Amino acid sequence: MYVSARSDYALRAMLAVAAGGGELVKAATLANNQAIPLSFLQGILVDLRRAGLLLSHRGTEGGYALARPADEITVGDVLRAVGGSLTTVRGLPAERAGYQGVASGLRDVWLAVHGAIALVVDRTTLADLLCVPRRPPVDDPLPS
Amino acid sequence: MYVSARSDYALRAMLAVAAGGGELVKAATLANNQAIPLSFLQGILVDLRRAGLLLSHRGTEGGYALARPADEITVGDVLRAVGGSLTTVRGLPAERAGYQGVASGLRDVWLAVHGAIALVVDRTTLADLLCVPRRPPVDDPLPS
DNA sequence: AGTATTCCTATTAAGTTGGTAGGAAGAGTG
DNA sequence: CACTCTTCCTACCAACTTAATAGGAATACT
Repeated sequence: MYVSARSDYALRAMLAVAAGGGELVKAATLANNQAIPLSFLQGILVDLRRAGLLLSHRGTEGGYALARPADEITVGDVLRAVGGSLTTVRGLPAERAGYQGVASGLRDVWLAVHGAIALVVDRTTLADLLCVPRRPPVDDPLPS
Repeated sequence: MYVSARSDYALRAMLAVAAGGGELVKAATLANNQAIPLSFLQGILVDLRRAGLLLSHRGTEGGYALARPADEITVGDVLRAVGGSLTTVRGLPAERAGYQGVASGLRDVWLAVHGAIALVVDRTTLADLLCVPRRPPVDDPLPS
């Protein structure tokens, strides 16, 4: 259960763009606003544009803007854009794991985990996260 | 949302030991039973033993056995034994992320994801997984 | 005592991820 | 057109994970 730096940076960048309120935001602004290495961020922004989540504009007054309203982009959309499948087991999507013998039951565990994660990230939009005091609609039941 | 090879192998090995029915199972048997590289598996088995989940015995008739009954070891126990914290963001545990500005809300998302995962893996025991036709007690609501 | 088998540990190679650097292409301005 | 700014793209380096190998330490049997 590892959230990669790419996924984390992508979400922070998307939130910073969303906070710009429709104006074009430059990559350099995002980088030092959220303490993200600029060159690394640029590769992530290309992924987000190719996934249809961001619009880009080159030139002197260039920058990035959301392709859809902030309440129509979910956390899951962003994660899938930069990481492929939402959950992967040893690099493969959870549904094609290929277990044999006594480990057959594991597949269902990963599918259940996948479903539980999807339930959270597909119901939380960028707009939800910009209203800070409100928490996402799942409480955390178990510690550690 | 990445399940490492280490975590996957650890669970498969624990299930194979549990299926041995109290008898000592050799590392080599586990390795070619579940198609795991032997030398890599040995390092994992050491972690599981140090975490108090496995007992080991050396010598001609040596091998590994569960330290507790299979219905008292959860999937979460195994994941924490080999991977430290259950969910990590950029290598750090989810609860110490350190977001600033517009990204503050992200912390709650990861905590919610962490809680949702824990709900699944801490309620599923090795004994549950050995009864194959039964599925873990969470249904998967959303595809992809 | 000796031997075979096994767990255990350290070292090394290959592959992926995180991060950096430089340049090519497009957009505006004079 | 020349110049500047910014996105976009490619190749490159460092660190970690995965994988494989070799040798040492402990146990059991003859």
